[in-house]
This record gives sequence, structure tokens and C-alpha cells, in this order.
Amino acid sequence: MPAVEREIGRFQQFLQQQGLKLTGERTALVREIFSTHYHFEADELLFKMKEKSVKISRATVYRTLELLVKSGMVRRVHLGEDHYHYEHVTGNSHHDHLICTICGNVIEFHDEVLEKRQHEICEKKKFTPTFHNLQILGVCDSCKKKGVTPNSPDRVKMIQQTPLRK
Amino acid sequence: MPAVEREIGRFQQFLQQQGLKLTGERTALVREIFSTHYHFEADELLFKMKEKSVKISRATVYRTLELLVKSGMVRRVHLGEDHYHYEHVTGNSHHDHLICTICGNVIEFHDEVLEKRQHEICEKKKFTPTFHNLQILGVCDSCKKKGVTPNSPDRVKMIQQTPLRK
DNA sequence: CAGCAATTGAGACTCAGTCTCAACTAAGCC
DNA sequence: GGCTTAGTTGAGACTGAGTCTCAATTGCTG
Repeated sequence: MPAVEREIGRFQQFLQQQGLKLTGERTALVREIFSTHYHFEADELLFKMKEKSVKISRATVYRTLELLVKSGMVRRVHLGEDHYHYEHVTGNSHHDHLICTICGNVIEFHDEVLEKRQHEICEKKKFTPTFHNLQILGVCDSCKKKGVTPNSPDRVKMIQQTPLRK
Repeated sequence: MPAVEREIGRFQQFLQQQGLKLTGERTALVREIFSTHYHFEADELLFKMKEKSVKISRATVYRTLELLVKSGMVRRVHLGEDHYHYEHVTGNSHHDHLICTICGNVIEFHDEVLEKRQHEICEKKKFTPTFHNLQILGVCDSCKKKGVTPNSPDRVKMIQQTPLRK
């Protein structure tokens, strides 16, 4: 069966465990999220559903995202903007983000050395970590080649004043 | 001279360079930020000023914070909540954060091994970093001693549903 | 001290996200 | 299949952080 259908199954299982129901709206949202989006915003999802003439209210979108986060199938992340982004989780791949402040492109990476060192730091501080979040902001290779200097006044203004609005 | 006055001087210098003015409102805000706050929210600052009967409008608070960020004296950070926090920068001390999801306490740290590794990763990905942001969420020592388990259902609910609201 | 550009405050506005409540529906049970 | 009921939905009001506007005010420089 296609991967998307498997995800719907996973979600149904989670819902059942919680005594909740799998509705048409929830199915449609999971299908949309896992078939096309990777990083997305709640409003973007709402808009895509409207585009496809699938009528789902804003409240339901947010409620479903909340459930998906609880189930561990979707993760809420900050990508340098002033509101949340979501990303779907396939498998258990934890990763961090390189975010290009020019084109907005997001590169993922995972690095064991970083992970290990973070745990060492927590140990030293007697802190029990449950989750972490690392964003590195900067300029990606292709933007650099286009010759936009990362510290030109305009850039700094864009980053600091109106950070990465669409 | 007291440290706060030195900061006001720094700010004035920055303003002059930009052809901007040091006003009473700006002075009052810098004094407040650098004498008492460390991590703070914009609204909290607004409230403190009201408390002290220093009349400064919301718009001015935000405008001044913007200038302080541009000048490098204040940094905008995400601390796991859905709005910005600010922290003042004394010297050039870059640091990251351990955030206790129970008591909200923030522990700072700086680690050269992490910094170096991050640069290596960027090099590998041909990414030019300008800034980064690492938050490790978890449970601090004193909360752990109080016996709150980090993964109890209530905790997870609190973190995932309404992340760290006041 | 005059003039003007920068600054301010009040409040309207935006935008993401939440809440409410009456109408609706999935799913277990007969 | 129909009943029951607890969970779900949509519309739209609401919230709260942050931004914008514009007329009135105020630092600074000459």
C-alpha cells in the first residue's frame, strides 16, 4: 500500500488508543500532509485544502495538527520566523536545520558528534534533556554564488526587522 | 561609571552613527533593560515601565527593541514559546540555552566543541553561517529532585499543546 | 533659537492561533 | 439497519503579540 495510507493507519491507531474518531476531515489532512508537504505552515495547509475544494475549517486544521503532534507523526518547529512551522516525521529521524536567510531554503542535517556533545553538556549541568532544536541561519551555496552578501545593510535589515516574512 | 550608563553611551553612539536621536524614552528603556532584566518579553518591559509610571507606548517599546537588536546590544531569541524573548548582550558572549519545561528556568552555556562542529557541518554543506540558535528543552536538576517526571502525560500535554504559556 | 527631521503616543489594524456552541457524525450496541 | 452518545465540526467571535498611521512633539545642528 502507498506510504500515505500507512500513515493514515498509524493515525487511526493513535486515535483509537485515545478513544477518538477518524473522520473524513482528519483523513484528508493526513493525506495532504504526508503526500505533498514537508515543512509547512498551518495556514498554508488550510489554503491548500481550500484550493482542492475540500472544505475544512481553520479550527479543524489546528485541532488535527495538535493531534498529529501528540501522536508524534508531526513535529512543530521554529524556522526563524515568528510563527510555527510543522514537519511530518517519517521514521524516527531527528534532524536539525540550516536555514538560508535569502531564499528561505531549509537544509536538514543530522550529526552524531553534535548530539553526543549536547548530552555531555546536559550531564555536566545536571539537566535531563527531552528535546532539542538547532537552527543555523546563513546563506546557502546557490545564493552565495548569486553574489548577495550576507551582511549587506539590506540583508541585516531584512533579517532583524522583518524576519523572513513571506 | 555604572555599567548601565556605559550601555546608554554605547546606544547613543550607535544612534548617532545612524543619524538618530537619543530620547528620554530610549534612555529609560535601555536603563530598565540593562539594570534589571536579563531575558524578557516586550510586553513585560512595557508593563514594568507602566509600573514605574514612566509613560512609554507599546509602539515605542517595539521600535526601541528593534534598534537595540540592530545595534547588537540586545538579541531576539526563541525560548520555546510562541513569541519572542529578548536578552541583553553584554560583551560579545554568544551562548545557547537549556530550558526547563517545568519551571521555565533558563540556563545558559557556551561550548567551543559545539561551535566548532557546527562550522564543520556548514563547510561540508557549503553553507555560510551568520547566526545560530540552539535550545535544549528538558528538566533541570531542582525540578527533577522534586520528582516531576518529564514524560508524564500532563507534562507532554503541557509541552505539546500549550507550550510554556505563562 | 529656529527649523526640520526624527520621534512619539493613541489607537486602528493584522495575523496566527484559540475558543464557543449548536448542529452533525462515527462507531459500538441492540 | 436504527439508536445512542460521545466525539467532531464549522462559523465566527475572540485573544494577544506585534505593526502601522498620522498628527502632535521634541532633539539636534546650524
